[in-house]
Amino acid sequence: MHSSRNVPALLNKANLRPTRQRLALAELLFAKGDRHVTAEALYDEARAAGIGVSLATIYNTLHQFSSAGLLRSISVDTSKTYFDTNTGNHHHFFLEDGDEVIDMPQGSIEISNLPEPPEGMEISQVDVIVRVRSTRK
Amino acid sequence: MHSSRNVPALLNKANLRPTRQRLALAELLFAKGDRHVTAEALYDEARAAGIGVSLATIYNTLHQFSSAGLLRSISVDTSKTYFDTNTGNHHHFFLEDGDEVIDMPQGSIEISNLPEPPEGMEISQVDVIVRVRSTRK
DNA sequence: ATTTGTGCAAATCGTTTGCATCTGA
DNA sequence: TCAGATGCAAACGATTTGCACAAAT
Repeated sequence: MHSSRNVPALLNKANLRPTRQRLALAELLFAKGDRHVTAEALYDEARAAGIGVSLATIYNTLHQFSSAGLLRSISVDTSKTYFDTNTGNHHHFFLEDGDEVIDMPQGSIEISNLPEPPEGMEISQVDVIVRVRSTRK
Repeated sequence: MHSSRNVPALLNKANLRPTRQRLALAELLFAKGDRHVTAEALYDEARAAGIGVSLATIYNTLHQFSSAGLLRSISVDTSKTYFDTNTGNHHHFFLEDGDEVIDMPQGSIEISNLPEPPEGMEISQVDVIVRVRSTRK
């Protein structure tokens, strides 16, 4: 998807100054394949990696990256927002037990017979969330 | 769906004492067809109807009704939880502009090619949310 | 009499905001 | 230089919780 090299180019394209924080966060986010992070989790990870960054900046950055199309935000749970580094067209499993979000392989779901949106409305996105839980109760 | 008469029977079946508040709230919720309410909205409605009830009780009641299968909760938006009086198998439109949730007619969406859930997991629910916005920007 | 529900206010928790200070172009 | 970014702490808003009091069985 987004290669971890040319992070500066990504930021440029998004009209975001390549600041120390943004560079480091983009590196963290896009280096290791597809991920689903919360603000708090990214914050902890950044601090653990020795990146000096505040939580407010984490939030700013996640939102800026989302607006720029580098991330996609997911609401599975009212309690926190997840940010997905995979911006392609795909859907999710949500593990109710551990509050974990997992990508479904792209193309694995087929939706048909989608009704027309209400008058004067257009579809901006279709989200499918398959909630799963452990078989043993 | 749930008829507005025999509300006491509903509560009985759910093992919930038919208190003044629960009776009144059930009446409000199930009297006028399918609805999607937030706690705050139901609270305002109840007070407007002269029902003495606290916000804490609204939350308790909504959760108890959900556990009992009388309501279904929907997370479209990280900011608030919606409770749907239609507990049947159906999906939703979410109007991004007004933060409104609308039922899609049951059977109007067909999902096929659903992947197997991860090892040791079973599907508890499939949620489809079609986000729509006004055509004119 | 005992159990269950209710109301209030305080506490939580993720997220946002205001504002003074820094930093990259 | 100076618009844009960051950090801190305070503010927020939805939801939860603790606990004393009230109501249902």
